[in-house]
Amino acid sequence: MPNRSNSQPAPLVARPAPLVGVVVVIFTVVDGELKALLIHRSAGPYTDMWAIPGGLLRSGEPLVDAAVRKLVDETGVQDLFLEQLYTFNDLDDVTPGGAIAVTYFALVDHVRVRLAKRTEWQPEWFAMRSLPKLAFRNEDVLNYALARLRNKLEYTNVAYSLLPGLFTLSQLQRVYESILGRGLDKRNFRKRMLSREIIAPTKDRQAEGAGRPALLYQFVSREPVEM
Amino acid sequence: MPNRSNSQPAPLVARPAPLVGVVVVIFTVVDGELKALLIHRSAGPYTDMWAIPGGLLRSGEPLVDAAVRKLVDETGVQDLFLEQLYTFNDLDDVTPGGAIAVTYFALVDHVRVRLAKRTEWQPEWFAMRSLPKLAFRNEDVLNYALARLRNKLEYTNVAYSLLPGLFTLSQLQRVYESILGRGLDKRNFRKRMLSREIIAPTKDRQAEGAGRPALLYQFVSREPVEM
DNA sequence: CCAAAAGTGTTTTCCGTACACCCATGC
DNA sequence: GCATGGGTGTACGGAAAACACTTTTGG
Repeated sequence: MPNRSNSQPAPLVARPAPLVGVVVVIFTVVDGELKALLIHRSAGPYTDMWAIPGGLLRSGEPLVDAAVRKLVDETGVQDLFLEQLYTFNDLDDVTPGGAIAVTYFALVDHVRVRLAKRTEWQPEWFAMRSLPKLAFRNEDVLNYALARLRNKLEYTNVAYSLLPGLFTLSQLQRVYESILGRGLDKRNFRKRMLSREIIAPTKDRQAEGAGRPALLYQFVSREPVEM
Repeated sequence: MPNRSNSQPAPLVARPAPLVGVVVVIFTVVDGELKALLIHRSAGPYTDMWAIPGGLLRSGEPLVDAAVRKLVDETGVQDLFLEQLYTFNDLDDVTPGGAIAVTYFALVDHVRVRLAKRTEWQPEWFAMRSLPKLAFRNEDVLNYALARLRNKLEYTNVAYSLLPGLFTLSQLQRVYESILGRGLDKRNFRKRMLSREIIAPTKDRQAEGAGRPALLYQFVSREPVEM
């Protein structure tokens, strides 16, 4: 067994290099439902099942660029939250030589999204609580992304990328509840959000339909911040 | 701009595929010092600096196998804690076409380690508090690994892989202190460890040198477990 | 005046932290 | 008997959780 594994200057051996895919789990919240964007497989293995959008890394392209490109391709949205998740080796359908897939997850405000209807793979939003048949081990990836998202909700301001610039506390709470999958106490929720100082009240109010008009809030920062 | 990014059956385009490297940060604790294993660069860019051990992914080889292989190559140890960290695209020295590096981190009990002295790149343990000049962005990787390790210490039993099967609470505490970089209160530490039920007392005692002999403990599980 | 959603405080519980002294052994 | 390391309990403070009623608007 040749011991050729090192990080010394790497000889460019003529050996089929593994392909690298980049896959992006795109989440949004619509009407109190957490949804993920999936594309329809019209061919190959797992025909007629659904899969997380992704593609091959271009030569020389930084990983995050490929992920952003994918996100923009599918949703037309950019500048929103995007973070690397995990790297798998059995996620893509490029079998020869093995392929590895670097997964990312993104959060988008659905009102800003224009799904690329024109494309051949018919992207569609699916509620996380009722997913269709998924190709490969994509279900694991979605669940992993969900777990990570739930975690980040607790100690970061990532929710900013699921909401418009101004929003009510109830809207924010609904976002949290849809992601966490459980109800939250209104008073405790407000206390926590305000004491963490990730949001601040504005002077505007919003009346939507019945009921007392709600104060509008904004995120203190619209960049990812811890705490 | 050709829209060729998808996860449909991937056409095997003739395009230089990026190389994939696997890099493993190997930590141990010796005499109350957290140390990382580094190798010496005898050539290439960053000559005479030090780097995290790593190598190219072999064709068709699962990522984790490559990481385990690297770990065994360097330390002779296996079956210990190993976890994926992050995937970078600017860590290796394979520039043409860009290379990506999947990083892992491992924890080993130094008494079980036999460093591969024979090899050309002279692996050596370096205390995290006094690192040598490092190649590439390896310092970032080490710090990232350290942050992750500190985190995992709090809510998992990973420390099991830094200690022998039986150990005293003081030994365990020294391990925690070296990783966290600060002293801990003895009583609070014991309370926490026992209430989390990750360790259990045995009936044996150990007398080493002076002082009252200490009760020996063992980890309830020697697999990675949360909480 | 009624339905609908917004807004608001107090109490309890749990966990992390701070802190000082006695115990068993070897020499 | 003394030096060395092992072992133990209590009190405080802050954060999360439980919990119900009043306010403002539209119809």
